[in-house]
Amino acid sequence: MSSSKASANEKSPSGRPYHHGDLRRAILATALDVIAADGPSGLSLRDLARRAGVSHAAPAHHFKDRAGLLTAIAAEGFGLLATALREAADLKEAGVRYVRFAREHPAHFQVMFAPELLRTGDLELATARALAGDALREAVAAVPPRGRGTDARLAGVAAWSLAHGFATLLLSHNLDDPLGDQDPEEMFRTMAAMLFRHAE
Amino acid sequence: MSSSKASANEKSPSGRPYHHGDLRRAILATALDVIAADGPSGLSLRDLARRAGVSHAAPAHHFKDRAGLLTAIAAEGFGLLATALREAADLKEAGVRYVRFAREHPAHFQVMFAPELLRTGDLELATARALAGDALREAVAAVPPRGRGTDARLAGVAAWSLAHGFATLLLSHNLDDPLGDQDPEEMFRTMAAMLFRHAE
DNA sequence: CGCACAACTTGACACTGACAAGATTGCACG
DNA sequence: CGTGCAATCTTGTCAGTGTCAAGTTGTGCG
Repeated sequence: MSSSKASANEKSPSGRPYHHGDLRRAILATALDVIAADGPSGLSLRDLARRAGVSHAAPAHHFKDRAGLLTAIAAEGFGLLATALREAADLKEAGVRYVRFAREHPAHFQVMFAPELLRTGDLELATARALAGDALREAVAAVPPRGRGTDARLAGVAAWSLAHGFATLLLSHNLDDPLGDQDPEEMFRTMAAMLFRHAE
Repeated sequence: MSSSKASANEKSPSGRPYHHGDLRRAILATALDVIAADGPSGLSLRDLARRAGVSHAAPAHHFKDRAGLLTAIAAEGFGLLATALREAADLKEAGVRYVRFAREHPAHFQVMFAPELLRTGDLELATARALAGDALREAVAAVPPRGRGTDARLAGVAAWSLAHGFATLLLSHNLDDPLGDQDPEEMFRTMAAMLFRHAE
């Protein structure tokens, strides 16, 4: 019965490598679902293994640790965020994309900013994070410096704080009431227009 | 020595700590230290029991669950935040106090906004949260409505997002570089002044 | 063809949260 | 002045978890 299991595993009946195909991707995908639903604390390597139909220690082979898995997710997230930010025309649009990223990839977003769950020294993570940081700074630098005395660093932190706070409160369901049925991105756009009026 | 400690415990004449003196408070205090150091995921009821010198199941008697303990912390946090916000003169000052609260009570702050770790239905939590919400809305309402078309709800969400994002990024060590040795509260004040210039 | 290596399994250990059932202790109340 | 009583804490246990070590199994590559 165990031999039939391999073929019973849907999708590609023939070409699929025997062991599992690509466990790494399967585990990552399931992990994202679980985190989006129950947060990082609801994640269990053994549960992921169970859902993938492999033995309990299989995940550890791809990601060493629980921290390793989360680090991989965070790195992937920073990569996705970097490309999303790069496509933005101006700073306000970058903010909108930041918020959109958080909504479309809530699991990535949560993990990216939970350093105590990550291997902060990880190289892949560090480079991905640096990439996203560059994209952010680039977006900030694009806005022409208004009145002297304003410093790009300050404006950058302000813009980041606004977008990050909005996204975080959104994900933790703290804006459900004030939003009503309004579109979050639209609301953020209005907010940004209000606050950065003279900065654009 | 231990007998005097029991009497030193204020408040209600009836329900009160007996054996340990004040286990509930001791556990809460230690829990805050642990969370501030390692995040909520680093928290273990058994470890808390060990540090308090009691048996492994003792904490469960005061806080039913792990979620119960965290819920108590969150409720306490919302209470502290509410009083901190009430003391603020204007909206900008409320923001500064929000940031200060996050820095002075990092454990509370983290737990307050991690709903998946909490018993969200808890009554004590709900009332404390409502209290803090009122304080926030009050601070927002205090700023005179400028140009027509601006809506207090929007300004409130904007102010909250800015303060919350700044505080969150601060605690997750994402502003270490841009800050340098600058005082976070001072930087926030500058940011708020810049963004809310015409709103004050 | 065969062999080394990556992918996975099996087994074990220490740790955790949760529950149940008992022991201790000081307070209320007769 | 007891004596019941309930709050507090202990002991014991169970299922679940992360992690390590050692085996097994296919697969691709020389």
